[in-house]
Order: sequence, then structure tokens, then C-alpha cells
Amino acid sequence: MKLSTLEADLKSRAKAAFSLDDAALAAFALSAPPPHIKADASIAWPISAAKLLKKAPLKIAEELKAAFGAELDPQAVAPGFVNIKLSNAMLFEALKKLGDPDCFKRPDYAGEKINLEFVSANPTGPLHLASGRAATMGDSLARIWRALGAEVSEEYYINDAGRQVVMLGLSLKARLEGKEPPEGGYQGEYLKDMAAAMPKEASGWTDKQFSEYAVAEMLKLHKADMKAFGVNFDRWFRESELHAANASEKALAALKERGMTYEKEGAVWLGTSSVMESDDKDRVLVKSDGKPSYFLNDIAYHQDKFARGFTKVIDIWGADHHGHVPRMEAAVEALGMPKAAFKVIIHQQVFLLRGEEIIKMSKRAGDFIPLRGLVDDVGPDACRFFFASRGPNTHLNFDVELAKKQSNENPVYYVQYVHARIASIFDNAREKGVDPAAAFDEGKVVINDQERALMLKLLWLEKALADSVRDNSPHHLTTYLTELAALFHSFYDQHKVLDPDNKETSAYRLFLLKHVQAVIAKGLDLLGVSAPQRM
RNA sequence: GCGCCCGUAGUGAAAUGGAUAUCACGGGAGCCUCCGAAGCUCUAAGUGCAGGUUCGAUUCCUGCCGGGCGCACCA
Repeated sequence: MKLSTLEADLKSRAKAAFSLDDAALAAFALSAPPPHIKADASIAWPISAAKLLKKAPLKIAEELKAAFGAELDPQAVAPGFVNIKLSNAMLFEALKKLGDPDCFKRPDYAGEKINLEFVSANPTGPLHLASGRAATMGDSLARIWRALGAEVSEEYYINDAGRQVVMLGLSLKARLEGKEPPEGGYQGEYLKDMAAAMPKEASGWTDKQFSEYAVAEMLKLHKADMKAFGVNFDRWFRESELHAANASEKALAALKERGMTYEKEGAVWLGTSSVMESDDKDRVLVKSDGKPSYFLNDIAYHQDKFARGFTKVIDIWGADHHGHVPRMEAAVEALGMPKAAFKVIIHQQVFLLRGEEIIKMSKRAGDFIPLRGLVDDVGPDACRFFFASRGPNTHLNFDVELAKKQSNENPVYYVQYVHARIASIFDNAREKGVDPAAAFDEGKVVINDQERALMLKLLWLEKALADSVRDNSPHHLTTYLTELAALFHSFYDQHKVLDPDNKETSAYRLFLLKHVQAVIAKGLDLLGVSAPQRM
């Protein structure tokens, strides 16, 4: 029985024993007890239920304990915990369930179609380091949601229309002609490289052709960079697709029809504040020059996403855009979409340090650190594990030199080493003629403390995934994997797996390690990190 | 000024309101005749300040101090 199944089972027993409704049991959860408590799982619910039930917590714990039955060896402990232990048979059964490819699927994710948009950097320069954070978060979350049973489409939005793209084209043209980019153009070296590689006939191109060429080339770069980072987007969505379909006009018409707009001072406004009451002021949809605002285009884009049949539309934005969240939420609601179907995940920004100095990254000024360089230097595994290990709200100062120096001590290797070590043990078993899948008597094996800790830890993977989606962050998974790795390394140091004199123990330990290896591989895969056989 | 985010050991991080605050790097002391030492064991060091709520606060609330970001008919 999986821990989530066990939790549900115990919860329903509590529900029956105290004649309660679901709301009263909202806080009912299994959790891992602190190390000094000799139990496998712990329930703190009796303490929180004391007020509701008007009983002493410990009394509730005693009654809950009575409802659980003896096979879990439940103990009621002050101030009101119930601690349980899993029998060996339960442990083995639960471990075998981990092999099931669908074992993390949850019913509430069945039929969920999620559109997850992230990175979406402007195509005016190479991807810089900070994009690594959004890319890691987005792709890891997508993988985790898929493991839970959702369908996820990873999407990248390309602003390939508007003034910046014109400027990009003009800057490229200038470089081709050996001139400096115009005022407000892009100064970076990458346009010199691009100009150098252009076809001969380019000198006769129109400005529009330069723009299109530059965007197309930049897009190739972004795609290559994301691929090198292990992120595969399902859709690269161009802003120009929206314009070709008159999407902004349609979005505007929809908003007008729903009575959400008004005209003032020659512009068309959306009542994000006055009608929807979720923003601090109303926002312009059509500027007084008659052109759609960026906001309207963005609304059209989100309308398009919903029209494609997604049940959830999620954006990942840097904190520099957090002020836009209320207006976008209001707009989605104004379109008639359910509030809960749209979500913006905000992550704090990444600051780049060069020594003590903070680099103000600017594609225009050409001073920024490309993502590709770091990925090539330290590898995508170390990069992704590094970015994935922090919660979205940490304010991250990224020292490039330090990152290169420290890549050798990145915890990712500590975790990957588990996988490689176990692979090596299985190689060894084969060499010695030991059957790696030999049967053993589950009823007779003696499980030592470290093995028990390992087994339990494997079962808590479920919780790490649940926590990750709850907080929209994969960092719970990196923490979990590091803890699991520590338990393994400690076990490995003290216990020999292959023991020719004790075939039962060997078989049992190989069985255990097979599952440790599988969980490590699964966890790393959900982070987009490789699980090597050798290092 | 208003809004959002952050402040945990020397450094970087972890901890759905739970029990003795966890981990890595760095510091100190040890461990390779034995399946991979990218490892293990031991050790020193921490919740910005002041209140409040609570049986219980790193977590929630208020104020202060310190830092980041945002407050466009730009995209």
C-alpha cells in the first residue's frame, strides 16, 4: 500500500470513528517524524482537532489509535501525536508498487490539460543565464505534473512583432555594412557573428527581410540552447500568428461584448479595477493612436490558449513582471474564464555577479552572460540541479566564476553517484554469477535500521512530488533526493550487499537497491537530470 | 509614498503551525588489505529586532531595521 493510500485509509477510519465531515479532516496527513522518534510515520491531526472535538489532544490520539488496529503498532504520544510503524510485509508490498509506471498518478489530475508557458525570452539576443531558472522550474514542473497524470504542453512565446524586432533588423543591417547599430539598437557581439554568416545577397535586402532573418536565426539559437538544457517545448508560439488571425481584434470584441471596456481620452480601456476590482487601476487595450497595447495582445494570446482546450493555463514569470499579475487575472476573468483556470507562478530574479559587482544585464548594451556558456562549461545536469534546488522566492545571486569552481561539489553528483554505485554493484553481481533478481523469504529477512530508513524514504517520494506541485517548485525533489542519497551512502558504507555466504541477504539487499536506484533515476528524470551508469 | 518578495551557522539553501531546526560548501578530528573515497564517521557554529496570536511560531499578525523588484497609452 502506498503512503497516500494508507493515509486515505487512516483518514476514513478517523472520519468514521469521530463522525466527522471532510472539512474537519483537512489537516489529517501522514508525515515523517523527526529522527529521534522511533516510528515510521506520524499524525499530528489530534492536536489540531482538539478545539473542534472539545477534547484533550492526547485523548483524541488515544481514540484514534484505537481506530487503527494493531498491525500498525500505533502509539499515542504527548501532546497528541499518533505514531505508526509499518510491518515488514507492508514495506515490501509498498516497495513493489513503486515499480508500477503509473504509481504516482493521482485521480485529481486525470483529464487535466495544462498549458505551461515559460522562458518566452524576446528574440533579440541569446538566452542569458537567468532564463535557466525559469527553464528549470517550468520543465521540472511539467515533468512532475505528467507523472501525476496530467497532460502538459510546454510552450514558449516569441515576441516576433513590434518595434524591438525592427530595431533588431536595423542593428543587424548596420553590422553587415560594418557600421555601429542605430540609437536604441542592439550592441551585442552576437549580431556581428550573425552578420558574418549571412548569405551574399543580403546586402540587397529590405529592412523587413533583415528583421525576419534576425528573428529566425535568434529563434534557432534559443531552440538549440533549450535543447542543450534538456528542455523540449511542445509549441513555439509566435506573436505574429496572433496578428495573422486578427486575434487582438477578436479579443477586444469579446471583451466589449461582455461589457468590460470603455473609451476615455481617445483610448479603449479594460475595467480591470473599476469592473473586475482586482487591479489597482484600469488598463489600456487600444492606445489613442489606434494601435493595440501589449496588454491586449497578451489577452488575445491567453484567449488562444483557452480556445485550444486547456483546463489550466499557467505562466511562469520573473518577479519584474509581478505587477502585471492582477491585470492578467482580471482579463482572464473578463473573458469569462474561471478564475481557478489561470495561474501565474512568480520566481524572484537572478542577479549575476562578477566578483563583487552586480551585472546589469542588457541585450541592448550587449552585456549579459549567455546560458549556453555555462551549460557548456559545467553541463546541464549541474545547472539544472542548482537552479532546481531553490524555492521560487529565493533571491538568487549567481556568481558565474564560483558556479564553475563549485560545479564539482554540486549535490547533483552526490545523487548521481548513488545511481552509478548501484549500477556497479549489479555489474559485480553478474560477474560473480549472482542472480540479481533472486528470490528471498520476505518473512525471514531481518531489516536493519538503515535499510528500514531507506525503504521508508523511498515511499516518501510521493510526498516530495505533492509538495513540489503544492509550492510550484521542484526544490522539494532535490532536497528529497539528497536526503535519500545520504541514507544510501551511509548504508553502503556499513553493509556489504553481495555476500556469498548469505544468499538470502544478498538477494534481499539487491532487491532493495534496485528500488533505490529506480527512485533515484525517477527523481532525476523529473528534474531533467541524467542518471549515469558510470561517472 | 504604495504594492509584491526576502532576511535561518562564515557562505548557499531546507523545514503544509508540530516533537531535539535539516543539508551542502567552508573550519576542526578521524576512516580506503573489504561491492566505486564524487564516499563514510565525529565535531564547532544559526531563525534580523520588538511585540502579539497559539498547547506549540523559522512558519501566521503588527511595528521597526536591512535588501531586491514593481508602480506607462513600453514591450
